[in-house]
Amino acid sequence: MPSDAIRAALIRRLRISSAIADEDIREIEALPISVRQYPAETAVVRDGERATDCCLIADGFCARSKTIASGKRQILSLHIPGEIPDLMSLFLHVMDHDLSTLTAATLGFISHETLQKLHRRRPVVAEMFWRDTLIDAAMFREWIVNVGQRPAPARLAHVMIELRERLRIIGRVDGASFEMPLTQEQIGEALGITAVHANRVIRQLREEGIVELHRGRVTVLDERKFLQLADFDGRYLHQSPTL
Amino acid sequence: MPSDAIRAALIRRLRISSAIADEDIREIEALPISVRQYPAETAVVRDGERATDCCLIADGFCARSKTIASGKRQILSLHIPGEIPDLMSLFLHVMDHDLSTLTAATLGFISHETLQKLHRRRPVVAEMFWRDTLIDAAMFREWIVNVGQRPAPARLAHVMIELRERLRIIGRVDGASFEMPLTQEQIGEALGITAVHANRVIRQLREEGIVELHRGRVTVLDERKFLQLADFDGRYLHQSPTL
DNA sequence: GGACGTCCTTAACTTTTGTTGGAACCCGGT
DNA sequence: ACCGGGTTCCAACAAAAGTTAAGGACGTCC
Repeated sequence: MPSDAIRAALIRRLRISSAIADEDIREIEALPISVRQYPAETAVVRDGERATDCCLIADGFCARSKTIASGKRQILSLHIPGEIPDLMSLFLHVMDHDLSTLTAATLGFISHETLQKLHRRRPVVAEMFWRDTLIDAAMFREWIVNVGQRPAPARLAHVMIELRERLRIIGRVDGASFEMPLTQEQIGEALGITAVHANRVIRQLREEGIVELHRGRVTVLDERKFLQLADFDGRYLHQSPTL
Repeated sequence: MPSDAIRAALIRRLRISSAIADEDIREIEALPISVRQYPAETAVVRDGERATDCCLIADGFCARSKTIASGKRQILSLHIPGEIPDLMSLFLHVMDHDLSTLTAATLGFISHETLQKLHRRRPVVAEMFWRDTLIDAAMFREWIVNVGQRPAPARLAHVMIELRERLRIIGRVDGASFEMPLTQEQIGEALGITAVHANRVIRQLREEGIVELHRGRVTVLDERKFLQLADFDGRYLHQSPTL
């Protein structure tokens, strides 16, 4: 994938949540990015490490997670092309969680130094990236609610719909189906349940004719039931720059 | 409480996580703040509202929460004097959650306009506040882990220790005891369990001689057991500006 | 094309947590 | 001093989720 296409995905996403001037877009397009390939299931940055770059996903899926002393892992967020999952490392240099690939991925790295210089030169760009980290935090808030208050089937539906709404922005939803390349183990880690229970819940949603999950692809069978179960209100994604 | 004391609490807290120049401190001290009193259990800003100010806690405890369609409420974070719990509203104008007082509180309001002007004038101050919102997000990540992966007794212990470590910064820990003015209903909402189960867990920790919770005050009975149970690693609080 | 590993699937059983309902306690107001 | 409302506390039962164990599907590598 050419480096230009990567930038385009980023800019498309930023435009959804912030109004950007053409001049600022040119600045972002001029950002030096070094591209690297990663296999599936590989750590990009680890908890405790000191980051010097931010990572822009050009292609593939990533996830952030934390592992506790007992060895249990919690997935905190899923990430798709055009996103910068570790933007927070710009000012929180020591990572407090892991960032890793779910699928094979193409990642672009932008140095903290470059970004900080750009921010000083163009405060509006800084605000746009700041806003991006705030939306990240808003998604964490909703994730807390999901894990803390919703029954397991609703949790799964909610995570699916959030992912779908984000994939939609980058044109990656194909009718009633979209990618969600997680194993049942990982789905459990995202929802705060065990893999066995994740399996039960997936089966239940299939048997009730709501949604089908097969080989990393979600197919919605009954959109109305699906939305109702998920209790989804996308306001927290803050996708409107005018507000 | 005089307006100066409020600023002092804010600056003390910011100093813990960022290095600040004297000149920037003077700028923060010069910020116009309008102070207001709130009774306990009162909404400061509500989900869906458009915020025009940020709220600095001068005195008292606050909490952020979200309520889902079924009526269940999830507490997302607790806040203590010196903090600005809705700093995120600076760039995410429409609230995606509630901010309310737990106890009677004195709150200082700083307009978004004032803050944005200060940021343009002093990019370093902007970065410091940005960092503050990033730490906020880091605390959400840990909260996800808490609710998602730890058994209920560990969840309670973890929330208690997080609160204690933050109270320590502002000199509000008195030996083995500190304030935690939540009802058992609210503790349940914070931990993602019911009030009845919260009561069970509190009783269990008391019977095991680990920690006592009485009338909004926590008293640690066995520090070693307490720490071990909570599985607490404070790195996510990012309290060292040098890193 | 067989062996291996990973993931998915399911069942049986255990533990944790939710639900319901009620009694005791505490505090503020009259 | 007494009342009333909100907590706190508790027990019995129901439901949800965790644990353990084991077979089956599928893809990959020799």
